Amino acid sequence: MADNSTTSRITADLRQQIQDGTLGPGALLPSEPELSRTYNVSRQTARAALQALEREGLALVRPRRGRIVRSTQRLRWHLSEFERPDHTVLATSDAWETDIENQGHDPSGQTLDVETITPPDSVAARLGLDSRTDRCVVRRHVRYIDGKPAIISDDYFDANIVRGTELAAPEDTTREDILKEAGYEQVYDIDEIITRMPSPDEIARLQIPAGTPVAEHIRTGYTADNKAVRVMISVVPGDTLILQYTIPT
Amino acid sequence: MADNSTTSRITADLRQQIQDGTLGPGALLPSEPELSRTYNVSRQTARAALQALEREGLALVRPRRGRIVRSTQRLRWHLSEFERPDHTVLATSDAWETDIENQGHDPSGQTLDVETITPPDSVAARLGLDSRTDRCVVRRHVRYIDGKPAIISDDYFDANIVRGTELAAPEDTTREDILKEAGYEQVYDIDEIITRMPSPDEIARLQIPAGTPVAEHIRTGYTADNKAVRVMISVVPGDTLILQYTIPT
DNA sequence: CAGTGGTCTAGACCACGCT
DNA sequence: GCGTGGTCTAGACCACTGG
Repeated sequence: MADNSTTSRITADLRQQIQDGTLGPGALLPSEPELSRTYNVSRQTARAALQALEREGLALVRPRRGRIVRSTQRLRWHLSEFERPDHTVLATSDAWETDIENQGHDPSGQTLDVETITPPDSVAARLGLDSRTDRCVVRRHVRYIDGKPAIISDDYFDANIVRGTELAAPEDTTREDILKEAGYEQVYDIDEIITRMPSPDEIARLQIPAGTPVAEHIRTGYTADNKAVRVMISVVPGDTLILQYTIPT
Repeated sequence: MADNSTTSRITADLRQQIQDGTLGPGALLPSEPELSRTYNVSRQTARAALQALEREGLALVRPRRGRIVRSTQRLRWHLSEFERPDHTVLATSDAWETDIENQGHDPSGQTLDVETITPPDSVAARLGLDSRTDRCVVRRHVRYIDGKPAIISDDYFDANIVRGTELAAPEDTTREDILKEAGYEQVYDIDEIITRMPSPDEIARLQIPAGTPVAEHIRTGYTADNKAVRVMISVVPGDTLILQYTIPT
């Protein structure tokens, strides 16, 4: 367990200073040349020590300016609420905008892009489609917090079900009962949460700093006779959001 | 967005081969010297390209043997179930052992360690304790899958409530209603899921490979009058488990 | 014993932000 | 223009695994 490499000892020293508050959030870490002087090592070694902190999610690089200690503040995304015994009714699921506003931040700027495509395997499997012959409608959202892209959220439906409804049109809609009107009332969801590192594409789209994992949140909506009618796949950067569920015991 | 460094191009080539199946799970990647020859770069550059794949979670290093393509299989941890309309009753929450067994794996080997301590800030805040004057009982579990440590799970209770009960004793217990008998019946939970990189300590305890983020799952149990009586903090490696919730819409 | 990854050095050149 | 991080080279020695 004990790693006695020079790099690890430097990293441990800096980690200690971050955790005991000597270096608070936003504080500038020693530069690569400075570290290499104080520890009498090559610049590559100093650099490796600093990059280890980035990979741990403790530091952030500001190119050509230095590295700073990362903040640990996160907002909450409420994915399931119910009426508590004291009659405090909380926001219903999926209320992204009010959720962010209630926490004092700006959720405006959501983008929407609607397409009819061949379903990816992960979607075909959940919706019970054939990825060779069937088609699905995907509504791609990018949601923002304070003007910066915060989460990717893609909504998939069987093309045969939503054809001709508002869901197949490239306009935003706030109506919740479109699927119900089409004869597919959704009564429960299964949520799957996968923790992984982002792909290069996701890093670019979400402007994710190094050392930031993501949660892939897959919500599949079912009707009373257990037919899956909706799959929503979200990619949530781990450094900005906490997923929250309120559930009866 | 386009990164034209030599390292990135090599990484992209290998990533492509992994994603299109040329290099399947378990396949051996080119060694550092081999890559440096085929691309005519220094060994450090080849090494950087391979380490980038590790950080993306696509590759795994077997020291002194080479790097292999990582498998993407994960088991499920069912954190919330309810009776579906078709009367399929699924396992109740927290049934870790049956959950793993039902997926064809071995959950045996759980360890338990009980202590009375000063609560960490995160626990004190949720239980409404004072981290200077109050005490809490912590039941620390390490749970295993197929003989390997799979998750850390620490259960915290107000020491004043559980004093004298089985929960304060260092024995395993399967009884669910101990808190209820003490006058604190739990009726709902709030689950928080934080996605982050593991600490060096967690890496050691869970034997986590590089490029593996974790989910920190915090379940706080409340009574009907909204008093928090239990906090369970779990650290879940992202490469082995999917968190799953079944919830009414 | 050949090959692997683990670590480290001592240079080099570049692009860009800041004052 | 100085200092920063970004990238790359060409060596070196080590510990350990495998056939």
